[in-house]
Amino acid sequence: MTVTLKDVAQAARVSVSTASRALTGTGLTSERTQQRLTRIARELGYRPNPIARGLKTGQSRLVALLVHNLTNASFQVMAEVVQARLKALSYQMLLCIGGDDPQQESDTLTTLVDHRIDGLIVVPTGKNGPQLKALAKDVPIVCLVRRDDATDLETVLADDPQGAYLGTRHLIELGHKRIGLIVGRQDTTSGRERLSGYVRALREAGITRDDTLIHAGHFVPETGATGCRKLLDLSRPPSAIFVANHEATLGVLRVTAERNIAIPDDLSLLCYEDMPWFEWHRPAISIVDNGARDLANLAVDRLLHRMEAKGNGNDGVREYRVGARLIKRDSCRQLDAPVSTRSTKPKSPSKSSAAKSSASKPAKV
Amino acid sequence: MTVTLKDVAQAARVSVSTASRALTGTGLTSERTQQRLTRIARELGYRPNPIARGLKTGQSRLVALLVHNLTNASFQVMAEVVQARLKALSYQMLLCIGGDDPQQESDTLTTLVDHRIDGLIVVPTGKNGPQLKALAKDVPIVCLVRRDDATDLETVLADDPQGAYLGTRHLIELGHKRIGLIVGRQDTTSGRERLSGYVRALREAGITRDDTLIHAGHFVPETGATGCRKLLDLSRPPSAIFVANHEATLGVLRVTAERNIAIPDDLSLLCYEDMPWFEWHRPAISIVDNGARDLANLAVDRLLHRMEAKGNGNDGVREYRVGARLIKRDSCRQLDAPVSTRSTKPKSPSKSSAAKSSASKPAKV
DNA sequence: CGATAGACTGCAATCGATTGCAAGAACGCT
DNA sequence: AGCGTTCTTGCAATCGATTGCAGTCTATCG
Repeated sequence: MTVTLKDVAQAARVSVSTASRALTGTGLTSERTQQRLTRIARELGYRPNPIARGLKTGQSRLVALLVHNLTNASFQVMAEVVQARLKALSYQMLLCIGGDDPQQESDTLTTLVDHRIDGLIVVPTGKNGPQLKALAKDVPIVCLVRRDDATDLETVLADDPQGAYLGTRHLIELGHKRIGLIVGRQDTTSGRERLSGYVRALREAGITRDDTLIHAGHFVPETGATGCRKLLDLSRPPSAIFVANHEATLGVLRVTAERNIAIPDDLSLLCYEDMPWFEWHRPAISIVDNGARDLANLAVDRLLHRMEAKGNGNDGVREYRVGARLIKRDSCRQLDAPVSTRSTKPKSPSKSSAAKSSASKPAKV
Repeated sequence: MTVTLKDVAQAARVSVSTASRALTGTGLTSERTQQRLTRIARELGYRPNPIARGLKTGQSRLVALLVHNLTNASFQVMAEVVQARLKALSYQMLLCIGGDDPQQESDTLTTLVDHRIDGLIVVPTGKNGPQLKALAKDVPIVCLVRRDDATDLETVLADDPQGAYLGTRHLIELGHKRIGLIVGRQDTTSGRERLSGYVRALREAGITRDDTLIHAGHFVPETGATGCRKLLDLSRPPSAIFVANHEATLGVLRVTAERNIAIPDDLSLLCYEDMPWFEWHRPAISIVDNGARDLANLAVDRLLHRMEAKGNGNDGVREYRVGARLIKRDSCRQLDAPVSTRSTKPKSPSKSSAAKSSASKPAKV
């Protein structure tokens, strides 16, 4: 059915080995035969069989990316970046979804290595350290976003301490003194690191840490809802909330909406990691960008480096940090300034009273 | 490095062929040797090499899913479903992102077939019909969500005419007579079909179609924004907008927010396809669910069927439709009923005047 | 007790490439 | 012309499995 190297060789009246050498461009064939074979191969529509080649060379030209899910916008971006980069090098990306579940991660890892992937970028659950460590002997691995403390794998991390610091400082500079923090579980690196950045910014500003303003929880929207309620119900509620647990954002938005809390007038809101709709939201939501695109690019760089180095790509560096940056939009307001009194333009066919509107206006003047 | 079948055979003092037969369970070996080999293989940690096996059997145990992007929530769901289903059958999913770009689609298809995938589920751009047709001779293919008219490939489609009909009828039943429609490009199947469903519902209700209420455009948020503005600026603006172009939803939401239009009090809003945050949004957004989960499951069913049938899985059926369904949440209101006057509970630390709130309250009583 | 079917097992070819080794061709040099 | 290089090319082994064919061994039957 399909054209094999043998067919090409026969058509050109040379041996398979010559054909192979000519087509792979080893420089071991004469200029003339090389061109002739290239032409014939093209005419016949020959396409090398990666499976056969892989059997011999031990390579598959497959690189896997194992993430927790595709719901998280960061992972989407990363997947697209990785796919684009790899494609340019004629690798195929194997995108796998591990669901942040150790068992599933373990199964997937096994399958992947069976398939003789040439490289792996993984967001580890942290529960399969030994396995990862063992696999790393066979295939280049780079960890992404999370570190697996049980291994000494090269890891590309977001600079969470800095990101949380930047965000918190931004709020402080806007005059906020009581800043609520909703953050991830404290048994994860990112959870701990973001808390530490928050604390550092407070300390630098001479604000004493108030633990009632801190809510840590699982990576689900409910965490945001309960955390937000808890914060709002305090006798002295915060004037700003920093949602440093990405998945919790939805919960926070819902609670503020339910309670008719105007953002940023009643409450400033700063979130961690972007979502595609954040800038379409009214008010557009300010964020700390963890640099998903940069993270992915760096991870690919490091992986390729290791793949080329064939087992000794140890440059000594074990951990890379990608800087976070603040993206100011409209959800945080200067605290000491009076509540904005810009002109509302109700030229829309608004039949309802002014008492309800579906969103506050942009905070920018 | 890794354990091969040969190693297992040697350890068991049998030939490779016997080892192979015992481990693959062909029933051609004695019970005893089979068990013995299974045990030894396990002890040695033997894992068959899919590449070598694939070379001989012509199978790769790789099934590809080619979608446009991962931003679309439907595609996310589909990817997760496909991955889960395939995994249970020990296939690996190759998730590829085509970007709705014909060139990229074409390249990707070539690569995939080179890798000897065992099956393919593809959301076609519609511009690579000939290629798809040719590939279909070598590998089972099922089209998903979109049809490629240049082929006669088996296709699993959402029932867009019905979905749009259901949605429109819902709005009509709520008393709406002027219903704006923001829909996709009319050179796509889904764009045309959704428009037709909308028109049918109007006709059935005896409402004459008003083309000024219809806005068709590209699959980007901007389409929603311009469409929404256009509709709102009409001398007789609609009382409800049906956003049947998924990507346009963000634009519509932004414009309504900017203009302080309360949903559903001032304007009812119905969208097509879910997004994870729709039910967290205030008001929770009613949608027509295209059944992404069902679509993906059916596509997998059909693909597996064809893969097993080995080239003659032609059951005569060429097109499958998966029913859409309406999910009522809080963004559509009964038109003739008075604007809701439920008690607002501003127990939140609202320092701002009542004139602004970040969202309207839930519409449900 | 010999013949024969049936159950296991092993040999060797095969899938489609890559690659070490050696033979043959072409060329330059003295 | 003779000899040694350098280029090209082909032969054959190899990667790690699967599988047709044939041979061995046991058991069963006449």
